Amino acid sequence: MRRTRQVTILSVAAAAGVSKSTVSRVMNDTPNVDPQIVIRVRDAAARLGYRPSGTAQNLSRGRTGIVGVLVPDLANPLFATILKGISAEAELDGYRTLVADANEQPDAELRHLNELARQSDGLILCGPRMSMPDLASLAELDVPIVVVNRRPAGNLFPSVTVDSREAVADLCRHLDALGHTHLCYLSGPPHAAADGERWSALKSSVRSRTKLTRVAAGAMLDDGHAAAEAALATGATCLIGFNDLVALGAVARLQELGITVPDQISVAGFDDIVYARFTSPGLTTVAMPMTEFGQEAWRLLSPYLHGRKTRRTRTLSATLIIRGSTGLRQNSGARPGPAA
Amino acid sequence: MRRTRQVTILSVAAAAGVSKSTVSRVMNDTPNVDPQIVIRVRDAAARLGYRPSGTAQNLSRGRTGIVGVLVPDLANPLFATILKGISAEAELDGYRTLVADANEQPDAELRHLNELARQSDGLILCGPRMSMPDLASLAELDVPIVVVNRRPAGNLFPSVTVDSREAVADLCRHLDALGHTHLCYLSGPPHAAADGERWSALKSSVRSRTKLTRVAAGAMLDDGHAAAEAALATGATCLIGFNDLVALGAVARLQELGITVPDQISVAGFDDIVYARFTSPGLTTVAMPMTEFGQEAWRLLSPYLHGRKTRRTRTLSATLIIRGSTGLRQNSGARPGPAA
DNA sequence: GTGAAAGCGCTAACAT
DNA sequence: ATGTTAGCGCTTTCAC
Repeated sequence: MRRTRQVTILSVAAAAGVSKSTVSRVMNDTPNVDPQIVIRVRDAAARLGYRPSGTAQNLSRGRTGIVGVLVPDLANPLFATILKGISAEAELDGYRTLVADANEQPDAELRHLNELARQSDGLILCGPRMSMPDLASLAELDVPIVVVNRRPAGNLFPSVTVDSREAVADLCRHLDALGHTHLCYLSGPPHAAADGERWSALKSSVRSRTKLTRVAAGAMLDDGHAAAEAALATGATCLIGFNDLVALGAVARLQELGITVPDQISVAGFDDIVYARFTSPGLTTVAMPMTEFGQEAWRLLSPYLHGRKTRRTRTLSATLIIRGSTGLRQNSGARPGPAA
Repeated sequence: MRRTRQVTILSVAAAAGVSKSTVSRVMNDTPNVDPQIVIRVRDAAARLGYRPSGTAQNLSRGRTGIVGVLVPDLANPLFATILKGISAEAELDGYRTLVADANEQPDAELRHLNELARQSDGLILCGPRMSMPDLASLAELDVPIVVVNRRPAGNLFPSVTVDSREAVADLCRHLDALGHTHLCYLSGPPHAAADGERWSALKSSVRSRTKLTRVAAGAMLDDGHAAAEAALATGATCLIGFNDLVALGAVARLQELGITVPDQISVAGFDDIVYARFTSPGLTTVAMPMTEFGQEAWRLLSPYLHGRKTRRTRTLSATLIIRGSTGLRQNSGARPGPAA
């Protein structure tokens, strides 16, 4: 039933000639313990190689010091970075992160969260793809929950979201100034809330003379790569990816087709993942405040964990970053040319 | 001391008119329980919204179902991907991953591991940067440990490593055939075991007529970006990054300087992160079997968790992937030209 | 097939 | 300042 005989607090107590409580006090740096005894206990503990059982502490203390984090895809640098931010911030407060990667499968999320909830003091959901009813059902878990990057969740749980509208408007102005009057949006996973937001931000920002179409893509490099040709076929002079991965995937495909960016066609994305800056041309993108996401998420969750009420929403803002992938509209539409 | 009154197994037992034991049996799908009772219990549990306390189960069962994973940097897609692999594989066995990001600080690792160990059944260290003595000291934690991507650890703990020598030899042959006789290695973090391995693999693979120099870089995009000029100054006709991030960072810097890759200078990397394929030119690289890393790590750890002995080492092999970033050596050395 | 009772290893009143 | 005692919420023998 149990594994190898452990060094329990009791053995240390015996070895040091004191009671369990005293050992516990020493191990937890409780003040008002005889310095002599502290030494004796520390000594015994070290000699025996005593390491308190986290599990037992958890049960006794009624908390685990663990926060569960759900992400749609760890391989997406956006989420890896947000996770990194959360983990860094949580660590400062002595918490650790238990991660679950839903693999972009909305159905898997609920299952994961149920599991996570049983081991953690609180939950942070990053860009959850699950349905609103499912999301709402999480209230029953009776655990502090914070949602990152899914706006409509704001009414249900404290959440940190981003307002991209201003930045998208900037993007549209930028493209308009470059002469682009036909934009094609490479849309994201249907269940990603960000997809709807970005699309409607675009719709409400484009000039009336500008044509805006959309082509289904996804959330990953391959999705953009695969969707590029269809997007090209719309005759658009600028492609806008659901996120940077999609945009970069599209750029790669365009280059394979011998179409140069931005000379023959412009491309823009969302997120500003680190690669956006380092590819060539650099990717024009609507930057998400990734590090802040993690920080703010923790700031929202942290008081909540200690039973205190917390503000329900924190809205960050996105910013347009102009790089080389968007340029003057060429006269004719882009057409495959000789390989680059 | 405790938080909101919980629905315990006792309340369910009362509501269903049975004993705790029976409820426990039902919740754990133990056979030999009266179907009638199963229903009654399930009902009561659902009605009360009973969710067994993971912590209590952990203590009672003597296991947590958690495996601690240490990575040097979550923002590095190599580690994010390895983590994803581990997490996927572990999940199949009902385990979850508790992550710790050491932020490329070797000193932080030990502290993290001590913490992780108290909450988990086993530990997986990804490319640990800590010193060998520190690594050795982990044996005292008395917890199953598997090390990924740090060769010399093979004697201490079961580990999954990669043998890059063959692939590096391929790379050297490839570069030699292209006429490169002066290579410059942009080295990684001093404490990364992979750095030493890659450097010595290069040293032992280059033709005698080939000059091999090294310039300090690091593990991230910025490091490569920053080191590019120094590397250029060595007069090398091919830059080899410690990893793909460094290589891509260097490419970005070169392009800023108006130097085209591979026309004026070639660049290669290690890992084959997903961006290596999608940048232009595609990056020639020594590909690590990333997904396999995670799988094999789990395969090594899993039996270990159940008390069974496990084989000590699994060596995967790297493979050379040739893409557009390496080309024929140009006549003169690369020099900054007009911006691309 | 079901219940009673003894833990799992620790913390935290409470008493001294 | 230290020891005693009663849990934390579950699992698991061991009787019935």
